[in-house]
Formats: sequence, structure tokens, C-alpha cells
Amino acid sequence: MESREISQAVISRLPRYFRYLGELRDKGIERVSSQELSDIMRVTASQIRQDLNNFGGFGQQGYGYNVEYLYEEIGKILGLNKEHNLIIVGAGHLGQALVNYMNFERRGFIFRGIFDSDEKIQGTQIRGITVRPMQEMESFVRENDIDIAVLTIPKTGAVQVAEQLVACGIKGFWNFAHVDLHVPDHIQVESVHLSDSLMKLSYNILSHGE
Amino acid sequence: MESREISQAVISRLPRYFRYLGELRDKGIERVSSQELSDIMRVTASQIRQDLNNFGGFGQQGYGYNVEYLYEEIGKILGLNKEHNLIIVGAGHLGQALVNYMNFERRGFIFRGIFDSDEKIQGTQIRGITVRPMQEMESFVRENDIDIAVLTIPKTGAVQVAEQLVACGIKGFWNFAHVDLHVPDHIQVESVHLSDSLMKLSYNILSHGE
DNA sequence: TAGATTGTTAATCGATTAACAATC
DNA sequence: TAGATTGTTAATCGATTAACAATC
Repeated sequence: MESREISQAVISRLPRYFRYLGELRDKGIERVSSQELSDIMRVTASQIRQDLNNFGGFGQQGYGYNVEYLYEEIGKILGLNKEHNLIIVGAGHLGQALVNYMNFERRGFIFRGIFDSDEKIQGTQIRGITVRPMQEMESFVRENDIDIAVLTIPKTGAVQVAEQLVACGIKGFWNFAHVDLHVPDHIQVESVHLSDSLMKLSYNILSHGE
Repeated sequence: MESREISQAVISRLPRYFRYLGELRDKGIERVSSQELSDIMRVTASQIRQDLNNFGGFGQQGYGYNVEYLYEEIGKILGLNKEHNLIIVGAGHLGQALVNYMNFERRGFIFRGIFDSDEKIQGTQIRGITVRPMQEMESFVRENDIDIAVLTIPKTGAVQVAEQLVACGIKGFWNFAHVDLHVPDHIQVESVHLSDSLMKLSYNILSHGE
């Protein structure tokens, strides 16, 4: 059952719905119609209804959607009701910034281990978590039920590290290395290519055709 | 002239072409066909040709594309042949990480100023750049020909800071705050919503329908 | 019940892929 | 010239929007 795949375009929009619903909830608003949400979020009401109905009928005709309920349901769809165990590979500036960012933890994404090949920082702590040598990574992942590896290492090492982690049964990568990871189908990769993003901005800033 | 707008889907792929062409160039490879590039990049050859032809005929029948030339041309399309002056607003962990990341500078994105409302870090330096108080931001932007503002502040402050910067003539925002910025049409926003990205990964990790 | 608004089907739009004539 | 490969048009596919019957 549940044979139709839901498109990544839809999935990409869910966190945004989740965010706006959270804000409505925090304001104490109880119900919202697709049209009201459409006005706030600047997407069509049609798209909102279409998107939500991929996952079930969360609304009620003549009423709209219950904010609290829809918020909770989207949270569940996104897997935010479960804890995720993460490791971070690469304790440079970006790795440290991510570990220090509290909001991930609030959503159930818990950093369990930090790994780095630089001996000078091994043994130091970042937000109470010890930086470990790379040699310990594989056993750590196996023994601590790690779901997600965050790669904040230079691209040269990333492919090989990813291979190791695949062999240890990792489920997904949050990849900040500037390289495309090729992993088996059942393993997920979400890449954040910061320089690609900046280049896109650079393009859009140029005045085209006037 | 140049009346047709080029879709953001195409623009998003340009940095990736640029990256692969750079790698081919570094390997000393002189020419590449759309089919070869297709095999390496795992996109269709048709898409590559279609994408490139939005900007002009860079290839040659029977030969393919000259790697060096195409690399340079895509760089120009992305505006990488020009320097961009950036400021960063918010000198927290993420802000520091971005300032410290050398590769942006290599591509012509130069951090000129850092601003933060926290008096304790004002006056300190990050990679040789002094952290300034927010009050100095507007005049700094006006006097230093700043194109891009990188927002690494909490979402509560972001909207108001963005408004100020729009009034100072900023061209674009690289927005890491967890909020959607609404700015006039001629101003560009490229958002990096890290938690959205992580939630998407979380969804994809769940085993759906088996 | 009447009004409101969903869930869902149908229509449109845009993006991707295929095909092939042009041409190096 | 013959072979290769582009540039570009046509066909397909998928995603978005519109419309409306179902129903609370």
C-alpha cells in the first residue's frame, strides 16, 4: 500500500507549512482555511490543499483546518516525533556552528558524536561533546544507533567517509561538502551546497535584459 | 532584448555545471560532449544542451564543448567575474563560520563588514574584520558599495534589519534566518533554511510504504 | 438549512526528454 | 566527405492551478 511516491517538490514545502502553522499556533489561533494560509504564505490555496491531501484529509469542509492538529500531523509526517541520532564529521567552523545551534536539538536531532582528523582538536569539547578521532567513527556509529551523518569536511575526504558510513548502516547524509555523494538507493542525501546558493544569488542580482 | 526570463530551475543547475567543468579543467581535459557530461553528472544530455542554449551556443557540432571556454562563460553568466562586496549581520557561530570560509573570497565574494548587536563582541576581529555595532550598518553599506547582506541573525530581528538594508540600496540577501523576507521585486533573496533542509532529510529517511 | 470550505477531478502551464535537421 | 554532436523543435511528462461536487 501507499504505492504512489510523493514528489520532492511537495516534501520541500512541508517544513514551510510546519513553520507557519507553528507561528499561528503560538499566536493562539485555532483554525485556518486554505485561503487564509494562502494569503499569509503567498502560495495558492489550491496548492496547499493539493499538498496536504497527499497525506490524508486533515481538514473539514466548511471549517478549514485545525491549526494545532495540522501542525502535529505535519510534524509526524516529517518524522519530528522521533529522535534522530546524529554525528558530525568535521569539527571546523561550520561543524561547530551546527553543533552549537540549539534549534535542531529542540526538534529531536541530537548530536551524539563529533569526529575530526585533526589531532590538535581531538579530545576537546564542543557543547559538551568530545571531538573523537576518525578511527573511532565506525564503531561509534554501530554502537550508538546513529541515523544521520553531517558532513562538514572538505570535499576531498567526503566521498570516502560516506562510503565508510554507508557500510556502517547510516540512513542519511546531511552533506555540506562541495561534492555530490553517490550512495545506494535506500540511503538519503540532502546536500547544502552553500557556494551554489551564493552563485545563484549572484546571478539573480545581475540586471538581466534591461 | 533578452525578453524571456530564464527559469530558476535552470539557474540552480548552473553552479553544478560550473563545478564539474572546473574539475574537468583541473584534470587538463580540453573538450567534452553533452553525452560525456551527462554520464558524469547523471543528468540527461538533452537537459545540458537545453540549459546551455538559454545563454547562447557555446558548443560546436561534431566537437562538443571546449571545457575551459564553457567554464569561463558560465562563470561570467553567474557574475563570478565581478567582485561582490558583502556584509554579514550576526556574528554568532554561523556568521563566523561563513566569514572564515575562504572559498567564497576565491570566487569574488568579499566580506567587508561584520555587524552584531552584542556589545561584548563589538570591536573584536574575525579574520581581520572588526565586528561593528548595528548602528553603523546603514552608513557602512552606503559608503562601501555593498551588494549583498548575509543575515545570520535570529529570525526576530531579520525582517527589520532587511528593511533597513533595502532602504540603503542593498541588491540581495543571503538569508540564513528562519523567516521569509518580503522585499521589493528588484531585490533578490536567496534563503538557506537549514532546519527545513534537515526536516526534508528526516522525511526521506523514514521508510514509506513498505 | 444555507454558507463555507474541503477533497478531488479536470485543465493548464512549464519543465524535461526525445528526435532530428543543421553543421562542424 | 562521413561521422559526430550540437542547437532546436516537437512530444511527453509532471506539477500547478482552476473548478466544482461533496459535505461539514
